[in-house]
Amino acid sequence: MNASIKSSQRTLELFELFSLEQRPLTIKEITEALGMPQSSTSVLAKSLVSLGYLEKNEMRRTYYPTLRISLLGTWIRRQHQRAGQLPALLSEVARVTGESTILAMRNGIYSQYLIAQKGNSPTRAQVESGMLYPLACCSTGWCLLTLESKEAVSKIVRRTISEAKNEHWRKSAKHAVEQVELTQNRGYAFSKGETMERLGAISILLPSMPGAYAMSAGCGGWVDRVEGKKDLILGALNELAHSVRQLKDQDEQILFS
Amino acid sequence: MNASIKSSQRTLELFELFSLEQRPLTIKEITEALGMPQSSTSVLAKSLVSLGYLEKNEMRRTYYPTLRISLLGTWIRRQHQRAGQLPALLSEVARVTGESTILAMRNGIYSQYLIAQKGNSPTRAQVESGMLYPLACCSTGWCLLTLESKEAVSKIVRRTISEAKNEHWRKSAKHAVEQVELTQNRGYAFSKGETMERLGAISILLPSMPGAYAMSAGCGGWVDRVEGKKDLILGALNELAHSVRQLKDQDEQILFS
DNA sequence: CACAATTCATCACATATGTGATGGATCAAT
DNA sequence: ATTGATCCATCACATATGTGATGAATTGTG
Repeated sequence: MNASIKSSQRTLELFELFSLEQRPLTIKEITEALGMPQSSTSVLAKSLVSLGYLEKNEMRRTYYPTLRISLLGTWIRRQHQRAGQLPALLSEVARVTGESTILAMRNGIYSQYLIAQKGNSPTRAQVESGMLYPLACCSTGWCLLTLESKEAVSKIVRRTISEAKNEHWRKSAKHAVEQVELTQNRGYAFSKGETMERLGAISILLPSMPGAYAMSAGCGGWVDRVEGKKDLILGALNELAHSVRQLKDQDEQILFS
Repeated sequence: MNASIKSSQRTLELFELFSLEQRPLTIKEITEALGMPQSSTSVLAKSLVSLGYLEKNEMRRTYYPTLRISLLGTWIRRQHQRAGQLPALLSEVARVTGESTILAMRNGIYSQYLIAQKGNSPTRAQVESGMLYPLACCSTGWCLLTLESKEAVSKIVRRTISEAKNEHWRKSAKHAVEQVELTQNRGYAFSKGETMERLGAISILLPSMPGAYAMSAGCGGWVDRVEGKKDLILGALNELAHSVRQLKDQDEQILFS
């Protein structure tokens, strides 16, 4: 997509990896997990040690983040919402439904996964935090697009058609406007193969605070299985939305008390 | 010597700046705060937006971190809480003294709380991790300032006086230089109302490894109560420092064995 | 204790990024 | 609306960083 600064990206990817593994890692492990050359990993890790963000255990040759990184993002939870609880709530949806569950936000013309919890049922769906699918081509995206004007949606659809990486998305995007309208009317989105063939997902928009960016939650896997579980999934997602709403209300009370 | 990767460093500095300001920032504000060229800031911010770590408000031309950054470091405190030694050691100080105990590091002209353990005794003090008080206006800050040159301290004091959010801190900052000297001489800092009225705290500098960032530990509550417990608190803090020193030594022994 | 297999730090050239200059976009004031 | 002042995105060359190859350090094995 857009040009991004490689070492900046890798720095963040490295800390995301640690947040995934939550244990000391060797250069080799980082190298393999992030798919970058070993020499680059060595240099990056060394730099982060000298900046005080990573600690090196010379004996075991492992690296581990220092407490310092906790300052980067801890505050935002209190500010925005209780992000620490969201993963647990998503896991609950994944557990109840058996399907992969994600939290997504808009990024440009894409829907980007913030948190992903894999379900028990097998899929080939790519669900990892940071992944991007066009807003126009996935159920989480349609939810987010209900917040936009018709003109804005059209514009996004047009950009998607001209920029999409594959023919499948280009084709899906052509039906996006009606999908967004449908989502608007019935309160949830249901994709059936538009994102990836044979995969489907149901999504809803999550309540968001004024000024904060919108997020949607989705749940899905093989489309036929999802169709059979429709009511179960919708129920779980609505419960999630309800819990999030409660968290927001708590935050607002705290804010003004 | 300290070869560090520039864009990696800047990325982290940028998020630390947000953790300091905790509000949307413009390119210009970031440029000035971090002392980097405006064109570089633009490119970095754009890259971080495309990576999903920053959100741009096109209307106001401001940037703000997304929830995604909270995923980078939120887990590590929970981890330390369970397995790490520092939180346990701090809890011990809080238990023995009955007062709130914190671990702090420098962030800009502020002392920021890495870990906070509440004491049993009641206070109105705000002690939560991520919170900020001016270096010049709190005992943890005075400890950290003993590491700086007189010129650097004066500069920080001047900035604090001009930027402080309230009159109380502006007033406190005027006595910061002598407090830092006092701290230097007697080996501990003792604030008596400078941070918040009627509250006081005793702090000491923790031993740090070469290259690692400096941290100080503080313990306090209502100032008259703290004055009464001065020896108890100092004893507990010194024991903490001793334990930390031992941890470090262990690491170094491992290093050279 | 020697040998083989891993793992990692370092170097030097290929590539990516930083940045001064520029002008377009937006804002504030009349 | 018009002007002048800010603010910021972009470009092209200067600088910083990435990376394959290498061998040193460490670990595993008998």
